[in-house]
Amino acid sequence: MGKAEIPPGTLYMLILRSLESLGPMHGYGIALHIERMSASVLAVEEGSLYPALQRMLIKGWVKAEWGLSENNRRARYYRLTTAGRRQLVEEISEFQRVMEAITRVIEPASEPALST
Amino acid sequence: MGKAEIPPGTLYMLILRSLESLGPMHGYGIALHIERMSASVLAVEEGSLYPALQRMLIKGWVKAEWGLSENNRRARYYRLTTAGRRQLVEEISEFQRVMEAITRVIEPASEPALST
DNA sequence: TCCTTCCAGTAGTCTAGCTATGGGAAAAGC
DNA sequence: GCTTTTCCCATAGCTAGACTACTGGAAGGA
Repeated sequence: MGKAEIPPGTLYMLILRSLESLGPMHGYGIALHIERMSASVLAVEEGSLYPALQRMLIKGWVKAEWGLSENNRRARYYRLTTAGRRQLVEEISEFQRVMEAITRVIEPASEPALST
Repeated sequence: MGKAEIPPGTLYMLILRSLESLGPMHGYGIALHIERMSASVLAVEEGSLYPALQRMLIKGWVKAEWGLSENNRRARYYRLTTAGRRQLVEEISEFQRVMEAITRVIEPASEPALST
């Protein structure tokens, strides 16, 4: 059923938003959260998630710290920075702007196109 | 103002939908239509549009035919095929499915996350 | 004659998500 | 005790597809 793919350009937003909800969390927990909140429509592959987190560290949107998970495992906890929160607000706003624009293009219910 | 970018993965859908509205149309007309319907939020670059149309020809979603534009210029008119219409329905449906999923992740209004 | 508008296309770059792979440690099953 | 599963991290290499920058040409008006 669910192909469960992440549309390019939305992963940062999903991760940032998850961290805002969850507080400091490790990668695995972020992925679980996204999958659960989306009712399994979205599935974040590890090969997408960890590189994205690395880039986000470099961009300064998150900070990382090693710790122990609730399951007593070594885990790297990511925490939103101020820049990360700012980025999240921007991304959501831009996302909604573009989605509304796309909707305006595809929505004008299929007039049968009588032309010709 | 408008960065006017096309989210990767949505261009086919926008083109297919434009052709459904307009009937057979040349590339330039498709681009204008998308820009107008989106109130200039979306701008399709020629370097994105024409390669996409080529790929759509190969996939069999459109057929092309040379003709004369309303401005008396040589133009290549693209027409939806049956497969193209089927594809459009699928793309819109999948798009909405994924957008709803993303909304479920980002929407749960920012509870202040009192945690620490 | 020049400039703008209209129209088509290609080459090469880059972002970023994916597959595939390789760890390793804790808990649970046998 | 041994094995399997679950949890957790990370990288290398591939690929789709949108972008910039460019070439090219004809119509029509200034």
